[in-house]
Amino acid sequence: MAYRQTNKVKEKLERKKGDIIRAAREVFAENSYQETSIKSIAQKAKIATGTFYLYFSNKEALINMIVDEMFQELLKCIKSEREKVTDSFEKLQASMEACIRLFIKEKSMAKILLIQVPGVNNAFNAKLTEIENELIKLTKEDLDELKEEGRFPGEDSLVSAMAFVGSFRQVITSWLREGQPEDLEKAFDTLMKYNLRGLGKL
Amino acid sequence: MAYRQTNKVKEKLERKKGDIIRAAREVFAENSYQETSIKSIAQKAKIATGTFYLYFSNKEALINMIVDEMFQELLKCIKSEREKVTDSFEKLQASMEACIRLFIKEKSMAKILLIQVPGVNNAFNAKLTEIENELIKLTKEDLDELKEEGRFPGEDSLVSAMAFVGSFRQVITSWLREGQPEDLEKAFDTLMKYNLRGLGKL
DNA sequence: TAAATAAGTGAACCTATGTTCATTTTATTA
DNA sequence: TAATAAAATGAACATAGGTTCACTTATTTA
Repeated sequence: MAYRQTNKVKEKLERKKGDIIRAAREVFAENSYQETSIKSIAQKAKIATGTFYLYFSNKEALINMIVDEMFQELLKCIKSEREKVTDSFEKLQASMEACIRLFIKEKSMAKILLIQVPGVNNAFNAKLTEIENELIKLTKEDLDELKEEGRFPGEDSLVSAMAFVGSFRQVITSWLREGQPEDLEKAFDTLMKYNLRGLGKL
Repeated sequence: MAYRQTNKVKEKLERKKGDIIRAAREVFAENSYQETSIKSIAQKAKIATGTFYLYFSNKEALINMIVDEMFQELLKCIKSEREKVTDSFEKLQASMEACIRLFIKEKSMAKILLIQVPGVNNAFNAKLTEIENELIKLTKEDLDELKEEGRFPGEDSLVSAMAFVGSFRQVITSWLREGQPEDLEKAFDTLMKYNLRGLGKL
Protein backbone atom coordinates (compact mmCIF):
# COMPACT_ATOMS: atom_id res chain seq x y z
CA MET A 1 0.00 0.00 0.00
CA ALA A 2 2.38 2.70 1.22
CA TYR A 3 5.49 3.82 -0.64
CA ARG A 4 8.83 4.63 0.90
CA GLN A 5 11.95 5.69 -0.96
CA THR A 6 14.25 2.69 -1.26
CA ASN A 7 18.05 2.85 -1.13
CA LYS A 8 18.38 2.09 -4.81
CA VAL A 9 16.30 5.16 -5.58
CA LYS A 10 18.15 7.32 -3.09
CA GLU A 11 21.38 6.46 -4.81
CA LYS A 12 19.88 7.17 -8.19
CA LEU A 13 18.76 10.59 -6.98
CA GLU A 14 22.21 11.31 -5.62
CA ARG A 15 23.74 10.32 -8.93
CA LYS A 16 21.30 12.51 -10.78
CA LYS A 17 22.06 15.48 -8.56
CA GLY A 18 25.71 14.91 -9.34
CA ASP A 19 24.87 14.79 -13.05
CA ILE A 20 23.10 18.12 -12.81
CA ILE A 21 26.00 19.72 -10.98
CA ARG A 22 28.46 18.32 -13.48
CA ALA A 23 26.39 19.55 -16.40
CA ALA A 24 26.00 22.95 -14.77
CA ARG A 25 29.74 23.22 -14.19
CA GLU A 26 30.34 22.62 -17.87
CA VAL A 27 27.79 25.18 -18.95
CA PHE A 28 28.81 27.81 -16.40
CA ALA A 29 32.44 27.41 -17.43
CA GLU A 30 31.65 28.55 -20.96
CA ASN A 31 28.90 31.11 -20.38
CA SER A 32 28.36 33.79 -17.82
CA TYR A 33 25.86 33.22 -15.02
CA GLN A 34 23.27 35.47 -16.66
CA GLU A 35 23.79 33.90 -20.05
CA THR A 36 23.35 30.41 -18.63
CA SER A 37 19.73 29.29 -18.66
CA ILE A 38 18.22 26.56 -16.53
CA LYS A 39 16.97 25.13 -19.80
CA SER A 40 20.50 24.69 -21.15
CA ILE A 41 21.65 23.05 -17.93
CA ALA A 42 18.65 20.74 -18.00
CA GLN A 43 19.34 19.86 -21.61
CA LYS A 44 22.93 18.97 -20.88
CA ALA A 45 21.86 16.93 -17.84
CA LYS A 46 19.14 15.27 -19.93
CA ILE A 47 16.26 16.23 -17.67
CA ALA A 48 13.22 18.46 -18.03
CA THR A 49 13.52 22.01 -16.78
CA GLY A 50 10.97 21.33 -14.05
CA THR A 51 13.03 18.42 -12.76
CA PHE A 52 15.83 20.83 -11.97
CA TYR A 53 13.67 22.31 -9.24
CA LEU A 54 13.28 18.95 -7.54
CA TYR A 55 17.00 19.08 -6.83
CA PHE A 56 17.70 22.78 -6.32
CA SER A 57 15.46 25.49 -4.95
CA ASN A 58 16.63 27.91 -7.63
CA LYS A 59 19.44 28.98 -9.92
CA GLU A 60 21.30 30.91 -7.25
CA ALA A 61 21.27 27.95 -4.87
CA LEU A 62 22.92 25.90 -7.60
CA ILE A 63 25.78 28.30 -8.28
CA ASN A 64 26.21 28.75 -4.55
CA MET A 65 26.56 25.04 -4.05
CA ILE A 66 28.94 24.73 -6.99
CA VAL A 67 31.20 27.48 -5.76
CA ASP A 68 31.12 26.24 -2.18
CA GLU A 69 32.08 22.77 -3.34
CA MET A 70 34.91 24.15 -5.44
CA PHE A 71 36.11 26.27 -2.56
CA GLN A 72 36.23 23.23 -0.29
CA GLU A 73 37.94 21.14 -2.94
CA LEU A 74 40.57 23.78 -3.57
CA LEU A 75 41.25 24.36 0.10
CA LYS A 76 41.45 20.66 0.83
CA CYS A 77 43.88 20.19 -2.02
CA ILE A 78 46.07 23.05 -0.87
CA LYS A 79 46.09 22.02 2.77
CA SER A 80 46.94 18.42 2.02
CA GLU A 81 49.91 19.50 -0.09
CA ARG A 82 51.06 21.92 2.60
CA GLU A 83 51.10 19.18 5.20
CA LYS A 84 53.72 17.31 3.23
CA VAL A 85 56.35 19.97 3.92
CA THR A 86 57.48 21.91 6.97
CA ASP A 87 59.61 24.74 5.65
CA SER A 88 57.57 27.90 5.09
CA PHE A 89 59.07 28.61 1.69
CA GLU A 90 58.16 25.10 0.69
CA LYS A 91 54.65 25.68 2.04
CA LEU A 92 54.31 28.73 -0.14
CA GLN A 93 55.41 26.71 -3.11
CA ALA A 94 53.18 23.78 -2.20
CA SER A 95 50.10 26.02 -1.97
CA MET A 96 50.50 27.50 -5.39
CA GLU A 97 51.56 24.26 -6.98
CA ALA A 98 48.51 22.49 -5.59
CA CYS A 99 46.35 25.29 -6.92
CA ILE A 100 47.83 25.16 -10.39
CA ARG A 101 47.73 21.37 -10.57
CA LEU A 102 44.06 21.38 -9.62
CA PHE A 103 43.22 24.06 -12.15
CA ILE A 104 45.00 22.18 -14.91
CA LYS A 105 43.10 19.04 -13.96
CA GLU A 106 39.77 20.79 -13.51
CA LYS A 107 39.81 23.58 -15.99
CA SER A 108 36.08 24.20 -15.68
CA MET A 109 36.60 24.87 -11.98
CA ALA A 110 39.25 27.45 -12.73
CA LYS A 111 37.08 29.08 -15.37
CA ILE A 112 34.13 29.34 -13.04
CA LEU A 113 36.08 30.61 -10.05
CA LEU A 114 38.33 33.04 -11.86
CA ILE A 115 36.34 34.15 -14.85
CA GLN A 116 32.62 33.54 -14.52
CA VAL A 117 31.84 34.00 -10.85
CA PRO A 118 32.94 37.63 -10.76
CA GLY A 119 30.00 38.30 -13.03
CA VAL A 120 27.20 36.80 -10.98
CA ASN A 121 26.38 39.84 -8.89
CA ASN A 122 27.91 42.05 -6.27
CA ALA A 123 26.54 40.15 -3.30
CA PHE A 124 27.97 36.95 -4.71
CA ASN A 125 31.35 38.48 -5.27
CA ALA A 126 31.83 38.50 -1.52
CA LYS A 127 32.11 34.72 -1.71
CA LEU A 128 34.82 34.89 -4.31
CA THR A 129 36.66 37.50 -2.31
CA GLU A 130 36.48 35.15 0.65
CA ILE A 131 38.25 32.43 -1.32
CA GLU A 132 40.95 34.77 -2.46
CA ASN A 133 41.37 36.18 1.00
CA GLU A 134 41.76 32.72 2.43
CA LEU A 135 44.61 32.06 0.03
CA ILE A 136 46.18 35.43 0.77
CA LYS A 137 45.81 34.79 4.48
CA LEU A 138 47.63 31.46 4.19
CA THR A 139 50.37 33.16 2.20
CA LYS A 140 50.64 35.97 4.71
CA GLU A 141 50.96 33.50 7.58
CA ASP A 142 53.85 31.81 5.82
CA LEU A 143 55.51 35.17 5.25
CA ASP A 144 55.07 36.22 8.87
CA GLU A 145 56.61 32.96 9.96
CA LEU A 146 59.56 33.51 7.62
CA LYS A 147 59.90 37.02 8.90
CA GLU A 148 60.19 35.78 12.47
CA GLU A 149 62.81 33.30 11.39
CA GLY A 150 64.67 36.19 9.79
CA ARG A 151 64.41 34.60 6.36
CA PHE A 152 62.22 37.24 4.77
CA PRO A 153 63.07 40.91 5.21
CA GLY A 154 59.75 41.97 3.73
CA GLU A 155 58.28 45.26 4.68
CA ASP A 156 54.56 44.68 4.40
CA SER A 157 53.59 41.03 4.53
CA LEU A 158 49.97 41.66 3.51
CA VAL A 159 50.90 43.56 0.36
CA SER A 160 53.58 40.97 -0.39
CA ALA A 161 51.08 38.17 0.01
CA MET A 162 48.68 39.95 -2.34
CA ALA A 163 51.45 40.47 -4.89
CA PHE A 164 52.32 36.81 -4.62
CA VAL A 165 48.78 35.56 -5.17
CA GLY A 166 47.98 38.26 -7.72
CA SER A 167 50.88 37.33 -9.96
CA PHE A 168 49.67 33.73 -10.10
CA ARG A 169 46.11 34.78 -10.62
CA GLN A 170 46.99 36.92 -13.61
CA VAL A 171 48.96 34.20 -15.33
CA ILE A 172 46.32 31.55 -14.70
CA THR A 173 43.56 33.83 -15.95
CA SER A 174 45.43 34.58 -19.15
CA TRP A 175 46.08 30.88 -19.62
CA LEU A 176 42.36 30.17 -19.25
CA ARG A 177 41.20 32.97 -21.49
CA GLU A 178 43.81 33.03 -24.19
CA GLY A 179 45.87 29.92 -23.78
CA GLN A 180 48.91 31.98 -23.00
CA PRO A 181 51.33 30.90 -21.60
CA GLU A 182 50.82 27.57 -23.31
CA ASP A 183 52.65 25.57 -20.69
CA LEU A 184 51.31 26.56 -17.29
CA GLU A 185 53.59 24.17 -15.42
CA LYS A 186 56.63 25.76 -16.96
CA ALA A 187 55.28 29.23 -16.20
CA PHE A 188 54.85 28.08 -12.62
CA ASP A 189 58.64 27.76 -12.29
CA THR A 190 59.25 31.23 -13.67
CA LEU A 191 56.54 32.64 -11.41
CA MET A 192 57.82 30.93 -8.32
CA LYS A 193 61.34 32.20 -8.89
CA TYR A 194 60.00 35.66 -9.62
CA ASN A 195 58.09 35.75 -6.38
CA LEU A 196 60.85 34.28 -4.24
CA ARG A 197 63.19 36.97 -5.54
CA GLY A 198 60.40 39.50 -4.99
CA LEU A 199 60.04 38.45 -1.40
CA GLY A 200 63.79 38.83 -1.03
CA LYS A 201 64.45 35.25 -0.06
CA LEU A 202 67.64 35.19 1.99
CA MET B 1 9.21 78.86 -40.35
CA ALA B 2 11.82 76.14 -40.38
CA TYR B 3 13.72 74.98 -37.33
CA ARG B 4 17.38 74.16 -37.20
CA GLN B 5 19.36 73.14 -34.14
CA THR B 6 21.27 76.17 -32.87
CA ASN B 7 24.75 76.03 -31.31
CA LYS B 8 23.43 76.83 -27.85
CA VAL B 9 21.24 73.75 -28.03
CA LYS B 10 24.01 71.58 -29.44
CA GLU B 11 26.16 72.49 -26.47
CA LYS B 12 23.30 71.79 -24.08
CA LEU B 13 22.85 68.36 -25.64
CA GLU B 14 26.56 67.67 -25.34
CA ARG B 15 26.47 68.69 -21.70
CA LYS B 16 23.47 66.47 -21.10
CA LYS B 17 25.15 63.51 -22.73
CA GLY B 18 28.08 64.12 -20.41
CA ASP B 19 25.68 64.26 -17.46
CA ILE B 20 24.22 60.92 -18.42
CA ILE B 21 27.64 59.33 -18.75
CA ARG B 22 28.74 60.76 -15.42
CA ALA B 23 25.59 59.52 -13.72
CA ALA B 24 25.98 56.12 -15.32
CA ARG B 25 29.59 55.85 -14.18
CA GLU B 26 28.49 56.50 -10.62
CA VAL B 27 25.73 53.91 -10.76
CA PHE B 28 27.78 51.28 -12.58
CA ALA B 29 30.58 51.69 -10.06
CA GLU B 30 28.32 50.56 -7.22
CA ASN B 31 26.13 47.99 -8.94
CA SER B 32 26.78 45.30 -11.46
CA TYR B 33 25.77 45.83 -15.07
CA GLN B 34 22.72 43.60 -14.73
CA GLU B 35 21.68 45.20 -11.46
CA THR B 36 21.91 48.66 -12.96
CA SER B 37 18.66 49.76 -14.58
CA ILE B 38 18.23 52.48 -17.17
CA LYS B 39 15.66 53.93 -14.79
CA SER B 40 18.22 54.38 -12.03
CA ILE B 41 20.68 56.02 -14.41
CA ALA B 42 17.94 58.30 -15.72
CA GLN B 43 16.97 59.22 -12.17
CA LYS B 44 20.52 60.13 -11.25
CA ALA B 45 20.91 62.12 -14.47
CA LYS B 46 17.52 63.79 -13.84
CA ILE B 47 15.95 62.79 -17.10
CA ALA B 48 13.07 60.54 -18.10
CA THR B 49 13.87 56.99 -19.06
CA GLY B 50 12.82 57.62 -22.63
CA THR B 51 15.23 60.54 -22.91
CA PHE B 52 18.09 58.15 -22.38
CA TYR B 53 17.37 56.63 -25.77
CA LEU B 54 17.76 59.97 -27.49
CA TYR B 55 21.42 59.87 -26.46
CA PHE B 56 22.28 56.17 -26.59
CA SER B 57 20.91 53.45 -28.78
CA ASN B 58 20.76 51.06 -25.85
CA LYS B 59 22.27 50.03 -22.54
CA GLU B 60 25.13 48.09 -24.08
CA ALA B 61 26.15 51.04 -26.26
CA LEU B 62 26.41 53.11 -23.08
CA ILE B 63 28.66 50.73 -21.19
CA ASN B 64 30.71 50.27 -24.33
CA MET B 65 31.23 53.98 -24.66
CA ILE B 66 32.06 54.31 -20.96
CA VAL B 67 34.65 51.57 -21.05
CA ASP B 68 36.16 52.80 -24.30
CA GLU B 69 36.49 56.29 -22.85
CA MET B 70 38.10 54.93 -19.72
CA PHE B 71 40.47 52.81 -21.76
CA GLN B 72 41.56 55.86 -23.75
CA GLU B 73 41.90 57.96 -20.63
CA LEU B 74 44.00 55.34 -18.88
CA LEU B 75 46.26 54.76 -21.85
CA LYS B 76 46.72 58.48 -22.45
CA CYS B 77 47.63 58.96 -18.81
CA ILE B 78 50.14 56.12 -18.85
CA LYS B 79 51.76 57.15 -22.11
CA SER B 80 52.15 60.75 -21.07
CA GLU B 81 53.88 59.70 -17.85
CA ARG B 82 56.13 57.30 -19.74
CA GLU B 83 57.29 60.04 -22.06
CA LYS B 84 58.76 61.92 -19.13
CA VAL B 85 61.43 59.30 -18.56
CA THR B 86 63.82 57.38 -20.79
CA ASP B 87 65.16 54.56 -18.63
CA SER B 88 63.12 51.37 -19.04
CA PHE B 89 62.98 50.67 -15.33
CA GLU B 90 61.67 54.18 -14.85
CA LYS B 91 59.14 53.56 -17.62
CA LEU B 92 57.89 50.50 -15.81
CA GLN B 93 57.53 52.52 -12.65
CA ALA B 94 55.91 55.44 -14.47
CA SER B 95 53.27 53.18 -16.05
CA MET B 96 52.12 51.70 -12.80
CA GLU B 97 52.33 54.96 -10.91
CA ALA B 98 50.20 56.69 -13.53
CA CYS B 99 47.71 53.88 -13.29
CA ILE B 100 47.47 54.01 -9.52
CA ARG B 101 47.28 57.80 -9.41
CA LEU B 102 44.43 57.77 -11.91
CA PHE B 103 42.56 55.07 -10.00
CA ILE B 104 42.92 56.97 -6.74
CA LYS B 105 41.62 60.11 -8.43
CA GLU B 106 38.86 58.32 -10.33
CA LYS B 107 37.80 55.54 -8.07
CA SER B 108 34.60 54.90 -10.01
CA MET B 109 36.70 54.23 -13.09
CA ALA B 110 38.76 51.67 -11.23
CA LYS B 111 35.66 50.02 -9.83
CA ILE B 112 34.05 49.74 -13.23
CA LEU B 113 37.14 48.48 -15.04
CA LEU B 114 38.36 46.06 -12.40
CA ILE B 115 35.25 44.93 -10.59
CA GLN B 116 32.06 45.55 -12.54
CA VAL B 117 33.02 45.06 -16.18
CA PRO B 118 34.06 41.42 -15.75
CA GLY B 119 30.40 40.77 -15.00
CA VAL B 120 28.79 42.24 -18.09
CA ASN B 121 29.05 39.20 -20.33
CA ASN B 122 31.61 37.03 -22.00
CA ALA B 123 31.69 38.92 -25.26
CA PHE B 124 32.31 42.10 -23.35
CA ASN B 125 35.11 40.58 -21.34
CA ALA B 126 37.19 40.57 -24.49
CA LYS B 127 37.34 44.34 -24.25
CA LEU B 128 38.61 44.19 -20.69
CA THR B 129 41.18 41.60 -21.67
CA GLU B 130 42.32 43.94 -24.41
CA ILE B 131 42.99 46.69 -21.87
CA GLU B 132 44.94 44.36 -19.64
CA ASN B 133 46.86 42.95 -22.55
CA GLU B 134 47.81 46.42 -23.68
CA LEU B 135 49.30 47.08 -20.26
CA ILE B 136 51.05 43.74 -20.21
CA LYS B 137 52.38 44.38 -23.70
CA LEU B 138 53.86 47.71 -22.65
CA THR B 139 55.43 46.04 -19.65
CA LYS B 140 56.83 43.25 -21.77
CA GLU B 141 58.36 45.73 -24.20
CA ASP B 142 60.16 47.43 -21.34
CA LEU B 143 61.42 44.11 -20.09
CA ASP B 144 62.64 43.04 -23.51
CA GLU B 145 64.50 46.32 -23.81
CA LEU B 146 66.10 45.80 -20.40
CA LYS B 147 67.01 42.29 -21.40
CA GLU B 148 68.84 43.54 -24.46
CA GLU B 149 70.69 46.05 -22.33
CA GLY B 150 71.67 43.18 -20.05
CA ARG B 151 69.89 44.73 -17.10
CA PHE B 152 67.25 42.07 -16.65
CA PRO B 153 68.23 38.41 -16.64
CA GLY B 154 64.60 37.33 -16.82
CA GLU B 155 63.75 34.03 -18.30
CA ASP B 156 60.28 34.57 -19.69
CA SER B 157 59.44 38.21 -20.26
CA LEU B 158 55.76 37.55 -20.96
CA VAL B 159 55.20 35.66 -17.73
CA SER B 160 57.23 38.25 -15.87
CA ALA B 161 55.14 41.05 -17.33
CA MET B 162 51.98 39.23 -16.29
CA ALA B 163 53.31 38.75 -12.80
CA PHE B 164 54.18 42.40 -12.64
CA VAL B 165 50.76 43.63 -13.74
CA GLY B 166 48.92 40.92 -11.80
CA SER B 167 50.52 41.88 -8.51
CA PHE B 168 49.34 45.46 -8.93
CA ARG B 169 45.93 44.37 -10.03
CA GLN B 170 45.40 42.22 -6.97
CA VAL B 171 46.36 44.98 -4.56
CA ILE B 172 44.26 47.60 -6.31
CA THR B 173 41.26 45.30 -6.41
CA SER B 174 41.51 44.55 -2.70
CA TRP B 175 41.85 48.25 -2.00
CA LEU B 176 38.69 48.94 -4.00
CA ARG B 177 36.68 46.13 -2.52
CA GLU B 178 37.80 46.08 1.07
CA GLY B 179 39.81 49.22 1.60
CA GLN B 180 42.89 47.17 2.27
CA PRO B 181 45.66 48.28 2.10
CA GLU B 182 44.41 51.61 3.39
CA ASP B 183 47.21 53.62 1.84
CA LEU B 184 47.53 52.62 -1.78
CA GLU B 185 50.38 55.03 -2.45
CA LYS B 186 52.43 53.47 0.29
CA ALA B 187 51.59 49.99 -0.97
CA PHE B 188 52.80 51.12 -4.38
CA ASP B 189 56.32 51.50 -2.99
CA THR B 190 56.29 48.04 -1.49
CA LEU B 191 54.90 46.60 -4.70
CA MET B 192 57.40 48.34 -6.91
CA LYS B 193 60.31 47.09 -4.82
CA TYR B 194 58.80 43.61 -4.75
CA ASN B 195 58.56 43.50 -8.52
CA LEU B 196 61.95 45.02 -9.20
CA ARG B 197 63.49 42.34 -6.99
CA GLY B 198 61.26 39.79 -8.71
CA LEU B 199 62.53 40.84 -12.09
CA GLY B 200 66.06 40.49 -10.76
CA LYS B 201 67.03 44.08 -11.35
CA LEU B 202 70.77 44.21 -11.71
C1' DT C 1 -2.35 -6.40 -9.90
C1' DA C 2 -4.02 -2.32 -7.79
C1' DA C 3 -3.52 1.35 -4.66
C1' DA C 4 -0.45 4.84 -3.08
C1' DT C 5 3.06 7.98 -3.45
C1' DA C 6 7.32 9.67 -5.30
C1' DA C 7 9.74 11.39 -9.39
C1' DG C 8 9.64 13.56 -13.81
C1' DT C 9 7.62 16.50 -17.44
C1' DG C 10 7.19 20.76 -20.20
C1' DA C 11 3.83 24.12 -21.30
C1' DA C 12 2.12 28.07 -19.05
C1' DC C 13 2.78 31.69 -15.77
C1' DC C 14 5.04 35.62 -13.80
C1' DT C 15 7.96 39.26 -13.33
C1' DA C 16 11.40 42.49 -14.21
C1' DT C 17 13.39 45.61 -17.21
C1' DG C 18 15.00 47.26 -21.69
C1' DT C 19 12.81 49.68 -25.23
C1' DT C 20 9.18 52.22 -27.83
C1' DC C 21 5.86 55.76 -28.93
C1' DA C 22 1.88 58.92 -28.66
C1' DT C 23 1.86 63.09 -26.40
C1' DT C 24 3.67 67.35 -24.31
C1' DT C 25 7.14 70.82 -23.81
C1' DT C 26 10.68 73.70 -25.56
C1' DA C 27 13.17 76.09 -29.10
C1' DT C 28 13.49 78.40 -33.62
C1' DT C 29 12.10 81.19 -37.36
C1' DA C 30 9.30 84.15 -40.28
C1' DT D 1 2.68 85.30 -32.36
C1' DA D 2 1.95 81.33 -35.19
C1' DA D 3 3.94 77.59 -37.53
C1' DT D 4 7.35 74.12 -37.46
C1' DA D 5 10.30 70.90 -35.73
C1' DA D 6 13.33 69.19 -32.26
C1' DA D 7 13.66 67.42 -27.50
C1' DA D 8 11.65 65.37 -23.47
C1' DT D 9 8.32 62.55 -21.15
C1' DG D 10 6.63 58.32 -18.82
C1' DA D 11 3.13 55.01 -19.37
C1' DA D 12 2.66 51.04 -22.12
C1' DC D 13 4.76 47.31 -24.66
C1' DA D 14 7.66 43.27 -25.52
C1' DT D 15 10.17 39.42 -24.22
C1' DA D 16 13.25 36.50 -22.09
C1' DG D 17 13.97 33.39 -18.78
C1' DG D 18 13.26 31.75 -13.92
C1' DT D 19 9.73 29.29 -11.67
C1' DT D 20 5.37 26.77 -10.98
C1' DC D 21 1.93 23.22 -11.48
C1' DA D 22 -1.49 20.08 -13.46
C1' DC D 23 -0.49 15.99 -15.38
C1' DT D 24 2.15 11.62 -16.63
C1' DT D 25 5.36 8.00 -15.55
C1' DA D 26 7.93 5.09 -12.34
C1' DT D 27 8.45 2.72 -8.06
C1' DT D 28 6.95 0.49 -3.94
C1' DT D 29 3.95 -2.33 -1.15
C1' DA D 30 0.12 -5.33 0.15
